[in-house]
Amino acid sequence: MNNAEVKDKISNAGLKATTQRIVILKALLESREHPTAEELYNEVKDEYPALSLSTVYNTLDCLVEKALVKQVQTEGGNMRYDAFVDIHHHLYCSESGKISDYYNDELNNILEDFFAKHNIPGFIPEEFKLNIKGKFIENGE
Amino acid sequence: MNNAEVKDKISNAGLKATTQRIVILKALLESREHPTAEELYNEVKDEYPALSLSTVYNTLDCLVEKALVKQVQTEGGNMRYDAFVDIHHHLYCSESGKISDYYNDELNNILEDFFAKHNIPGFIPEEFKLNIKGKFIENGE
DNA sequence: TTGCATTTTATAATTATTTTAATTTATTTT
DNA sequence: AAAATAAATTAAAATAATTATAAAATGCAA
Ligand SMILES: [Mn+2]
Ligand SMILES: [Mn+2]
Ligand SMILES: [Zn+2]
Ligand SMILES: [Zn+2]
Repeated sequence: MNNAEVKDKISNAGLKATTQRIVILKALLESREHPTAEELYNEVKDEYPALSLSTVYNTLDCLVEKALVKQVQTEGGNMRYDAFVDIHHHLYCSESGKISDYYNDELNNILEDFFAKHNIPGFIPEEFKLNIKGKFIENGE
Repeated sequence: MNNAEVKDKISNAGLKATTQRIVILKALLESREHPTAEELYNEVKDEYPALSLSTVYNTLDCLVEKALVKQVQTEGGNMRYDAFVDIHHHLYCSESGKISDYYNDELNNILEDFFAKHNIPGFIPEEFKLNIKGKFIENGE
């Protein structure tokens, strides 16, 4: 995705398309690593050395509010971010802590069907996220 | 669950059964609110005023390590704990932030079956946790 | 019951994040 | 276009959650 497309995404959400916002969202779109604010800051600093870490936090808050970005739940103490807001699930590696994407429409349908049939008293479900904990297989294990 | 039973749980895990550990684990077992360390500290302080917040953190770390307690992922910045370690899922209320339990064996079987059939290249899944985001229905809404 | 490793405690330190207030940048008004 | 206004960014300070430290207390095996 090029700068102009990222700029449009930001504008269409009703946000001022500042250089900082463009460059931060672009970096997040180019990562599939679910980075922290600080990791993104380090990514972007090379290209844009005047950037402040506060701006990364502020920008991510804005982008989350406008649903251009999602927060990713972690077991560690720091927030991670994901620019891929379409429905998908996550693999959590218990050894490395790595968080990877898991896309599967069949699974999404199964979950939708299940909760269409089994309603939860007193609760209206809106979104299902499956956290799959396990281990990445070492090369040659 | 009485003190003696909680004490046994701790001893059987190979931990010294100190008063603090007993009273903290007991409080967590009596809560279905997935409390933070500080919330637990406030719970327990009445009954045991000499308790230190560090001890709550230390104890929870121990209990997690011995798998008597699980950490609960949250979107906010603080860790929550759950003394119910049997397989279950969580309802996250987008309005109140409340986290409730969701038990359903049929769902567990569906998930087990699905991943028995659909293996994930390079990854060995061990545990499935479904996060169900939505809203609790107000009384008379 | 003693000895000793373990645990607890109060305090200090650290880390992640948020707030503040001045400055810069962008947008609107004249 | 220039001035006025509003919004965003910045560096620094503040806060909140958690972890580390080191002395004192406790639990438990011998
Ligand atoms: Mn990178
Ligand atoms: Mn934190
Ligand atoms: Zn993702
Ligand atoms: Zn639970």
